[in-house]
Amino acid sequence: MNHMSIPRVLRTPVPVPQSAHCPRCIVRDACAPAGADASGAGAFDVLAGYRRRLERDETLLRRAQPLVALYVVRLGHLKATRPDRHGQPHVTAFHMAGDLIGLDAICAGHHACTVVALEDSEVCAIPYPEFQDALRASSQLMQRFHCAMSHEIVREQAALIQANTPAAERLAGFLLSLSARYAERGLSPNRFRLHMSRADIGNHLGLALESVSRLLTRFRDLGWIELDKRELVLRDPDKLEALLTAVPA
Amino acid sequence: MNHMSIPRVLRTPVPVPQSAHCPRCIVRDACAPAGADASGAGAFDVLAGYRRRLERDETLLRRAQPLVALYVVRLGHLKATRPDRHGQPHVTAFHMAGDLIGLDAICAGHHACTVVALEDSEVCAIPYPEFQDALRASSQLMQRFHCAMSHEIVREQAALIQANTPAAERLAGFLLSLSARYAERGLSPNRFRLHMSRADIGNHLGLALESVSRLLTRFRDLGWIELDKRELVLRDPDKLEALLTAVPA
DNA sequence: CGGGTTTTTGAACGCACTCAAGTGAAGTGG
DNA sequence: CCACTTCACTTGAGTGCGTTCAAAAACCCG
Repeated sequence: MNHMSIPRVLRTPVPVPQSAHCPRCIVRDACAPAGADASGAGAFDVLAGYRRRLERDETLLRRAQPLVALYVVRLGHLKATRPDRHGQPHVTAFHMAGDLIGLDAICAGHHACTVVALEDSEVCAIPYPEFQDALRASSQLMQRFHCAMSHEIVREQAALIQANTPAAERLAGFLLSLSARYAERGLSPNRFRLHMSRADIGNHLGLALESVSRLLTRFRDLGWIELDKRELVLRDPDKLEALLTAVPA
Repeated sequence: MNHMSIPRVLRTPVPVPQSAHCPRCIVRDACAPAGADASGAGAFDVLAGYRRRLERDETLLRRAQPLVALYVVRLGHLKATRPDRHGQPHVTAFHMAGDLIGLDAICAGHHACTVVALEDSEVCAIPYPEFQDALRASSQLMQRFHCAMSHEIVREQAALIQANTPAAERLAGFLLSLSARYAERGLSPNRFRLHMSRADIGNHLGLALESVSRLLTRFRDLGWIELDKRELVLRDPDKLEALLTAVPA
């Protein structure tokens, strides 16, 4: 295999301190510090030994760039966008700690999305050729990888199904999915920050930003949420949930 | 690995004659007859040696069924549906020859979608445990598989982006995507049959079936298409394409 | 031919959009 | 430190697109 295409910066391992989110990471025990207890480690002991810090608004990768590495978010939040038929960017996903970025690039060999940091963030880079080697070496890693891709497919199916529901359901679903993702990470499911703008939320959900604003206000007036700028408290998640499953008259 | 969970019927290889669409199949040279020229073949020489015929409206697999095998469509057309939050089925995909079915089941170990034949059809079953063995044995197959999953992700992203465009653009995009898929298979891109009902199209695109009907009539009146029942002729695909990329005033 | 399904066509409504104005907070420079 | 700018968000009013409701027409299959 040819590793020559990997930028030099990626090929210089740096110490990667354990993170609270490493247990969710797909390469968790193929990563140097995480598997450090096993002295010798495996063939891929420094698989994720490459970090990258990003400032707010900094671009992790641009659409059409060749696939060099997959990324796992260590810290912070990012958004992925893809241009629509008119060239206007559409927010395809919001990424948080533990998320795997770059799966859409495997197919064509170059990235379909542009990924930008919503706040100061940090990612682990997993050089793709070495990742492929590691997949061959470890059935467990391969299974986890296939699971991750499959999960992404299922998640996007669900998003597609939600895409044509009433605006209130869509927004409630979005808030609850964020809540669930924070819960998975051991964070509070009922109190978190919306790191993205109303415009980003609207764009992602296919709503005008004014609609997002109006709906958040409505949820607040109903006592279902508390909202101060971007700080959110889910005061009555069940009401939001009920909105999704309520019979349509 | 445990093959005991595979129904006996799947474990009985039957001759699978070559099909025009085999070259698109992900397991093409891991399949018995396709690789038959190499006498001995590999460790997975009968990987896809299991067929299943389906009559119109027959169910290939149901949601929540455990993942036993992936399927490749040999012949015919199928639709995949998934219930929305209210239990109403939503058409997530239409499948045709060469398509791989079941990727959404890998994650949870059971299928997320119910798949039904739209006409008399035939699929090859690929027992999943043996498929995993084959992936380990062949880097080429593994790469093709990852490409297929990635492609699915990219395709669903594109569908999500289209989900909030005007109805006419959505329908035009749908017709053109069918056209492109037939072209990939060496069939006419300008003349094909809509194997699904208007209701299925509408459900898939998030439109009322009346809207689909009205738009098809409009396209016909504009001279962009010919339509007789479900037989479609794209008379002016460029006009449909222009609809997608036209600047919004 | 007759019953049921699929498709077409018409009319009126309602949701979410656009347009527009205004508020508020954060950042910048004198 | 305070005017000024800028950006994000909120709120209001009116409109248009795709919906629902309704009915008729066309088609399929026995």
